[in-house]
Amino acid sequence: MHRLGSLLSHKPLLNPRAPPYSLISSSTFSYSPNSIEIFYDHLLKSCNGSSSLKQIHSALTTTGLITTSPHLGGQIIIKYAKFDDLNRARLLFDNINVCYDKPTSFLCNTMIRAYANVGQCFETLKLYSFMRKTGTFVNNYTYPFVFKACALNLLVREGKVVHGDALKNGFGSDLYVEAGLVDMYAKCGLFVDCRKIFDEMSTKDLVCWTAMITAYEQAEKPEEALILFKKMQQEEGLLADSIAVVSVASAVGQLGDVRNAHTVHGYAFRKSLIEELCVGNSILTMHNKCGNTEKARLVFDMMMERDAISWNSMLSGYTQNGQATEALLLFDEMRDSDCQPTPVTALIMVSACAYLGFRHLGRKFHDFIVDSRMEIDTNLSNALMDMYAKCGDLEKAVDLFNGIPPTERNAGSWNVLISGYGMHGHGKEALELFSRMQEEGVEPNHFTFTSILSACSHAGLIDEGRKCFAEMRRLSVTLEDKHHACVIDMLGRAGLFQEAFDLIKEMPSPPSDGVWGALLLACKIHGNMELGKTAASNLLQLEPNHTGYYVLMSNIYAASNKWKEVWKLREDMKNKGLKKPAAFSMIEYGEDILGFHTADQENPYRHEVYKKMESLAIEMKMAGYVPDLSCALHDVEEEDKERMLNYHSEKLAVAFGILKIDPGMVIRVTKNLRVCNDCHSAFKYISHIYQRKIIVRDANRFHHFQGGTCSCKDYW
DNA sequence: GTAGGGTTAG
Repeated sequence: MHRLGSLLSHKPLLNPRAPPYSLISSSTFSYSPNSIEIFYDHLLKSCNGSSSLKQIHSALTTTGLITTSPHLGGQIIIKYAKFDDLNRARLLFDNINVCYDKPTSFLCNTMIRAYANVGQCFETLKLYSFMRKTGTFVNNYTYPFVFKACALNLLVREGKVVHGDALKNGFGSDLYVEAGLVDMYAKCGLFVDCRKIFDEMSTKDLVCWTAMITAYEQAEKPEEALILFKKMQQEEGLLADSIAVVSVASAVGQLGDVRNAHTVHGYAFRKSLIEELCVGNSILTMHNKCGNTEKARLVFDMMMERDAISWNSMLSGYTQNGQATEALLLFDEMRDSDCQPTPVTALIMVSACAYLGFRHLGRKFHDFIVDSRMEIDTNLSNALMDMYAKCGDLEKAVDLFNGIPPTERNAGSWNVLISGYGMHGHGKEALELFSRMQEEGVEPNHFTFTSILSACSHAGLIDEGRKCFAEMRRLSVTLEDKHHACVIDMLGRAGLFQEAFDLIKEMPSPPSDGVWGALLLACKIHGNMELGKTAASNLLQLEPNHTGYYVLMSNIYAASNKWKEVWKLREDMKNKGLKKPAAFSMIEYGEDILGFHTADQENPYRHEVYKKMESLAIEMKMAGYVPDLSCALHDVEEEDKERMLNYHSEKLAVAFGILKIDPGMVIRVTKNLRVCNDCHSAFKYISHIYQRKIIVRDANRFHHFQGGTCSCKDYW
């Protein structure tokens, strides 16, 4: 930063090789080509490869035109830049300059543009400084390039100095210069400066409006972006082009606004803008962000051409919307396509494995990344760590963390490891890491606090959790809803209902469904029907179509034998067309994953597994297990309830593990919903009787059963 | 002969 800043102090800089005569005066040069120039100009226009460009360059050098015709010299510089050969472009630029006592504005602008377009801010500013020192006329073409380079590198101090220069030189009200300034200040996060320039502009065109709209969208203020967009249409009568559509689609996606998504899609379709790759990409991303993967897939399938962004966007859409297996299928299609996976693809696929808990597949993706020599940056490392932690291999996650050089670890790296320890029930270790993170000067963010509070809840570290929450208040950390939800979850699971409810009442903004949901879960665990009703009535107002909350409340009623209420809730669900999600458990069997759910007639192992589960129930009872009949949710005889408990999907999966998996091996099960209290207690007995290690993952929490105990403290 | 606004992962 300092080195760049010093470039703007105006030291005299003279070209020692410059001849003492002037061929052309740079600022007054006006162009009128002769026939040879026109010939070469045509040649250059049709040149589309670097080897033919080099031939033209050499011909121009032989004829001497390269130095006498700044037009052709400039065109060659532009072409070299287009072919990413900045070094050659610069060499030519310097060679031409040697012939004059002062460079031309045109050539300098062309060279600055080349640097700015690839974000080489250092060289851009150096050249800008060079122009000023050599007295080369800095014009309305120069400033937008310099602002762009500053914007890309967030060099606000340097940008402000150049802004001052532009004002002094009378370019303060040039449309292009102002648009560049709006964009630069927006990208550097200086909203006040940005908006001031925008508001004071005498004329604004579509580009300026789009720059300002994008500024809001990028700052995650999508509502304001859309307000401005409406204003642009209504007050100025400007019509959105493809770039404006991309920006607006992104804002709509952030809001998850399905109705506006429909409108934007329709507009892009009517104007045929959707045929453009970038517009197609932004529309499909928008639908994915609105949770509508079907519509997104329709756009994806209709696209005339697709790039890595199209594929990555669709893959991440599936992963983010809980359709990770669809992502796995689509990935195979991608490999058969013209578009090959990028590091972003790898990151998405690793996250898909993390979500599904597919350990072996996750490892295969890791091997794939290494074998294809993809660049593994910190974000990809973090995703890999997260995958290993979520697939039950915390040690591997720790290894990866230790492998990242300390200077390259970002807050995300620490967060992933902290949440990894937390989800495996190692609350103390998570807290230690939190201290270490701060000692090493890494600022905790809202994710960190969520992970810590969740770790305390899972490990039953109530005092530590309280302390952490108090510390957050002391430090004036912005308390988000999810932080409250974690604390309510922690207090609720510990049965501290008064404290939990007091906290809800103290909340500055109305509690979200996450907060009431945490309370409702606690009510279910402890059979607190009264508070459960309060929580449920709030929830049904906030999220009237969330199946999970109906199920939790009906569980509470069922546990107290209030069958009338249970049936009433079921009726409500039926009338709304809501279905209880089917419980589903998966077990790792060799390199395969086997699925189990109750009453599965297709499962080839069903007979032996049911039989094993019945004998396991007898063995467990002999060891002291008492079935928790409150977990059986049907209004049937006690004996039937007991039998139904035995058919819970997680019990079937574990029974399969006892039958089929070698005694020395860990039994690894993942359940889509929370493990029920009775299964949790049963697995403790099974781990003791058979001396097996059983690891069960539910809703991103792990339960390690060994020798009759579980690592977690959140089941009572 | 040169210009300003844009999409994917976390």
